[in-house]
Amino acid sequence: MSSPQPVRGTHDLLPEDFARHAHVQAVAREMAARFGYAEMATPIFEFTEIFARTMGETSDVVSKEMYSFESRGGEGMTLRPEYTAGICRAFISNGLQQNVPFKAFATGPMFRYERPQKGRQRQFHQIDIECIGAAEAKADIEVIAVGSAILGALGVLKSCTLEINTLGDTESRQAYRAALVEYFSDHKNNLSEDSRDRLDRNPLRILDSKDKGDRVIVEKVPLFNDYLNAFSTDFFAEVLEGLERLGIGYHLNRRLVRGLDYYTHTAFEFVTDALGAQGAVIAGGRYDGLIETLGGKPTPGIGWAGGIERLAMLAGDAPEAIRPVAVIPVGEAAEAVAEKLAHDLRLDGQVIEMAFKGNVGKRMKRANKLNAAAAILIGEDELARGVCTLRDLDKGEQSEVPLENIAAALKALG
RNA sequence: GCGAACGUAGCUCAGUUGGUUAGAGCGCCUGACUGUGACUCAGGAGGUCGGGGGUUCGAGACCCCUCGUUCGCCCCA
Repeated sequence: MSSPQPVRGTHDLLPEDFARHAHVQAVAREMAARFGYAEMATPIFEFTEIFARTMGETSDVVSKEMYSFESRGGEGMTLRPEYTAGICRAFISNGLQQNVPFKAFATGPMFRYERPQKGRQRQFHQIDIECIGAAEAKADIEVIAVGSAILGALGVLKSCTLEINTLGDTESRQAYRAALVEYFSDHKNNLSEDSRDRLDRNPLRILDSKDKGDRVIVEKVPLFNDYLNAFSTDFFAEVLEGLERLGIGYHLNRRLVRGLDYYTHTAFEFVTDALGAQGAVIAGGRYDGLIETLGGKPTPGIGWAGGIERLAMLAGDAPEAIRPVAVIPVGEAAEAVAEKLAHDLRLDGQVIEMAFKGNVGKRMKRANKLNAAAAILIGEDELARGVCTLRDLDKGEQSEVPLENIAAALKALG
C-alpha cells in the first residue's frame, strides 16, 4: 500500500478505541480521587539525565529503549519512558516537600523504542499513582489498594493476580547482590548467555531466568531471607498483613525483581495470563532513594504504573455513550427552524445529531446508524401548527409535541 | 537486538500443481420508497494482490531484499 502509514509501534486511536482508553482513564481517575490522589501532569519530555540517573544506566530502558534527541540548544532530551521520574522531578522542582505525603494520579503517553508486540508499543499509555514522602508501610498498602480497586472497578480483578516481593532496604539489597554475584560467578560457565550478561547489569534478574540450565543453578542460590535485615523483614510483613486486612489477595513471589535500579522494599505486579507474553498490567514498588538521586532531600516514595492498552484489552468495550437525538427537517422551509431547535437543545444539555444534507430517508438511516434514541421531525405541517413529531426509534412509535414542550419531552424520554 | 509465521477491497477471508478482464460475505453508495430508520429486492463504486527486484512465454502464487503485523526470547506497562 502506498498510503501513508503511522510510525512503527504507534497507533491511531479511532473513536471506538479512544472510548476504551478514556474509560480506563476515567475509572482510574475517579478511584484515585477517592483515595486522595489528585491528577497532575508533567511534560512529555525531560532532560535525558532525569531518566538516566533514576532508572540506572544499565537498565534496558535507559541503555537501549529511550527516544532521545538533541534540542536546538544542544541539550539532551528524552521522551518520557515512564512517569515516576518526571513526577519526582516535579516534586523537587516545585518544593513540594512541605506537602508530604504528596499523592498524585497521572496519565498520558509514554515512549520506548522496543520491538512492537501485542500489548507492547513504542508509544503507549499509562495511568500512574505516586505517593511521595511516606515511609510507612501503610503507604505501600494504600498504593496497592488503589490499584486493586481500579482493577475491580474495571471488572478485571478476577483475571489478575497480585505478585509481591520485597527487595529490602539498600543495605540488605547490596549484601544480597554481592552474595549473588559471588555465587553466580562460580557458575559463570554454566550460565546462559543472557544471564552472564545479567551478572554485570542486574544479577537479581538471573533469579527470574526462564533458561533451563539457569534454573538448575538458581535452585541452590543463597536465599534473600538470610540477607534481609530485621527492619526490611518487619516492614514487608507489615505490608502483607495490611493487604490481608483489606482482603486483597496476593501471591508471594520470591523471584519477582524489577528491572529499574531505584526500587527498594516492596515490589509488586498485577499480572494476567490473558495477554500472552505481556502479563503485567500494573506494576510498581517503593523507591526510597530516588528523590535523593535527583538531588532532593532524602525522601521515601512508592508508586505504580498501569498500561492502558493492556487494561483496555482486558476490560473490553467501554460503557455505551449517551445516545443522541436526531433533528430532521423535512423540506427547505423547516431547515432554519430545525437548525435553531438543534442548537437550543444542545445548549439545554441534549446530545443532538443533525445531518448537513439529505432527505428524510437518508437522515433517518443515519440517525439509526448513530444509535439515536429518537428523532424529531419538523416539516411544513408541523411548522404551521407549532409542533414537531417525536419518534422513538426503539419502539417505532411517534407522536406530536408542541415545540415549546420538546425539551421537557426529551428529558422525560431519558 | 535474536528466532519464526504472516501481509489479497474499509473489515473478515477465498483464490485449485504459476495460465485469459482477481472473487465472496459484511460494510459503503444509488434506486424501488419524491415526509420516516432497523427488514427485503435491484444496481454500483472500491484492489498497481504491502513495496522493490528476480525467475518464467506468463507470478497474487516461486526466489531475494525491504516495510509492516503477529508469536516467542530479551525486557517491560
